[in-house]
Amino acid sequence: MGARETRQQIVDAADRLFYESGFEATSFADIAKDVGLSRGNFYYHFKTKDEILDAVITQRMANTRAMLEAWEHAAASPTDCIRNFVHILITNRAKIMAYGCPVGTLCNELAKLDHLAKDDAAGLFTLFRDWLRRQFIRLGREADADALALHVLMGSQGVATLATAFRDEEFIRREVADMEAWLLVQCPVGSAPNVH
Amino acid sequence: MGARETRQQIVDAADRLFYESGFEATSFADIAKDVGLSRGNFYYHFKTKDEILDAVITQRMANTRAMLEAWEHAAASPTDCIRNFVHILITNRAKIMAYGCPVGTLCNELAKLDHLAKDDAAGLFTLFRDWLRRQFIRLGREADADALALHVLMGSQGVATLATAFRDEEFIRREVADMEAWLLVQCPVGSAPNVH
DNA sequence: GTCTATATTCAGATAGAC
DNA sequence: GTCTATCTGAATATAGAC
Repeated sequence: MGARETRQQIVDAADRLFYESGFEATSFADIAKDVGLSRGNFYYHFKTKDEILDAVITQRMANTRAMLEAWEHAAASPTDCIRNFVHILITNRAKIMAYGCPVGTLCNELAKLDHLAKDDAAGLFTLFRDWLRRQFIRLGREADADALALHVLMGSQGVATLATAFRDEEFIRREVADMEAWLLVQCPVGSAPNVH
Repeated sequence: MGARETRQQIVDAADRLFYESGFEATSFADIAKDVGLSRGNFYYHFKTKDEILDAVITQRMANTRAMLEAWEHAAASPTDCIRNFVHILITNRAKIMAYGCPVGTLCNELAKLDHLAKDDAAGLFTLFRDWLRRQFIRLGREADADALALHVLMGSQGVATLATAFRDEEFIRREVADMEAWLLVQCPVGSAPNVH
């Protein structure tokens, strides 16, 4: 197998394991075993655990960017865009109830480790934040678009954390419905740009 | 020093270190060093790391219960009680921006580890949930008191996670103000039956 | 009840054969 | 590019002296 493919497999396995077990709790051996690689060979591809983390974050950044762009091109309106975002909570409910939000839990763990990459991980949030802000601007909310974006992000994080703790699917659905109702109040369909 | 006091010091140190560095990342040596104890002596008090975790959670449960009771007795109204809860975000902003919410981050970590104590940790959330629900019932919102309680908890968790990622104090203050405004809309002063 | 010394396991990391 | 063998250090954990 080529180095390119092996490297990719390592990053995919690390991405999954970091999410499901956490960064600290995942060992080189765990990743190597998952890929079917010897520990020795592992070091041909990555010298340190932090290098793998960087690769995982870089890949998540690229994937997230692509997903957000696709949403923006597919959705009929900015409101639909934001709705799509909020709906990840329902689509991914099983994983969220088991492991939490991939971004929020990584940021929290790296913050506690005071890890060099903690701000890189927070960059994933920034992608969502900027994208959401853009949607609110398109809805005519230039004045507080960033605050609204952070508010939506905040909701997603709160839901994810409590969903993990209580493993309550009904709670997720209720809060998502609540956010959708909130969204319509913020930016009523057909109304003129709604400056606050 | 008596065994009682030494044990207490161990639990206090573990509590702090689990919060600031995470459960996995904290070693016996870290705790022993913090207390000024040899690693060998450590095992006289606790046989396993999980035993320390249990002790930490038990202590947090007791402390939380005491704090909530004190709030309930000191506050003039249920609304003030809930406001007190929301205000922890501002009071503890420095620690939250550095390490997140002590409860949320512990639950998230234990969920990823699929740790036996993960439901015990979630019990800390249940304490807040039940207490908040009681306040909403006192405000005459029997029908949806639990949903309202979870909604307030959700806000606190969302704010904590984003505050850690972005280390933005203004964001915390803005969202706390938002929650206080929401609270007044939910239970207007003087309009709701105020059963003490 | 606290210490030192030590066993054991496993993590991250390297060297060198194939 | 992948392997085996190995090193180093740190972690959990135990034994036994004081």
